[in-house]
Amino acid sequence: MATAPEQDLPYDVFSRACPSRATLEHVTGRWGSLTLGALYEGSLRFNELRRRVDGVSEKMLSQTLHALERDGLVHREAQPTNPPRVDYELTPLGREVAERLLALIRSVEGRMDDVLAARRRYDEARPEESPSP
Amino acid sequence: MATAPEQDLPYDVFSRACPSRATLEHVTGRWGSLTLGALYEGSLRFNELRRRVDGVSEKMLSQTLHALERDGLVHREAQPTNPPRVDYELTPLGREVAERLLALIRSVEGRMDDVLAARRRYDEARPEESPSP
DNA sequence: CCGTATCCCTCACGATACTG
DNA sequence: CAGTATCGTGAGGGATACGG
Repeated sequence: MATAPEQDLPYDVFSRACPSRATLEHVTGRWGSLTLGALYEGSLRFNELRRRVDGVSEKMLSQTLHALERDGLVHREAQPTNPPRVDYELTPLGREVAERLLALIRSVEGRMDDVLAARRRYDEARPEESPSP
Repeated sequence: MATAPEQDLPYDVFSRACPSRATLEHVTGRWGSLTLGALYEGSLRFNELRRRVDGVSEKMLSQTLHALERDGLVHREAQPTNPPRVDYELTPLGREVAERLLALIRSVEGRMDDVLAARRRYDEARPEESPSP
């Protein structure tokens, strides 16, 4: 089980300099992951998205969407109507990534009982390391 | 394609208060994701891990490992030898999660050319909004 | 309705030093 | 080797106000 000789993939997220690390951070980031997850169900408007992703600020949502659009994961469709209407939806690339992401999210959600149990065990074993001098 | 009526899962990462959101952040966080990814190949010692996850500081690695251990994703095996030897490895739960995570990482790595192309297109379309007064 | 601009503050993080 | 302790910084992110 020594480190397998790593196929020489052109992009390696483990190295600090690789651009894939930045994209991975957009995708897995606090708001990026939830945004992609929300859009997987279908296209949404700005404020719909904002309501769906509980807790996100306008600023962060805007910023997140820009990053995802720039990376080619999200498509922005603005209609020049009045009042303005803008829809966001996943690109095919975005769908592909979001699919993996959703699998991860569901996996975590589905095993939360185990996680919570593990936490309780961990915390009990270390009631506190209170320095008692 | 309206929002499907959401099976009433007990844990919903989209709501701010759900504990699953915290765990998702441990898993997808900058260092959490890389740490889980590295451990997927096999158990590693602290400094091996540190070298594998390019750029992580001692402090952040330590902190990350604690969070993952507490969530029951990583097991810490300390041997009371001298010099001390501590191995970290994924728990079965950790393996399950890391598997999904790795699928995501590989997906991103494998599509980086498309991402980079999208970025170039995006940046060209907006050379810069330099205010030129 | 759909954002961008500004202010401001927290806390995540890195650097450094030290212990078992 | 395997960490903990302490401190300083700046980027991340919330609140608010304003523009198209």
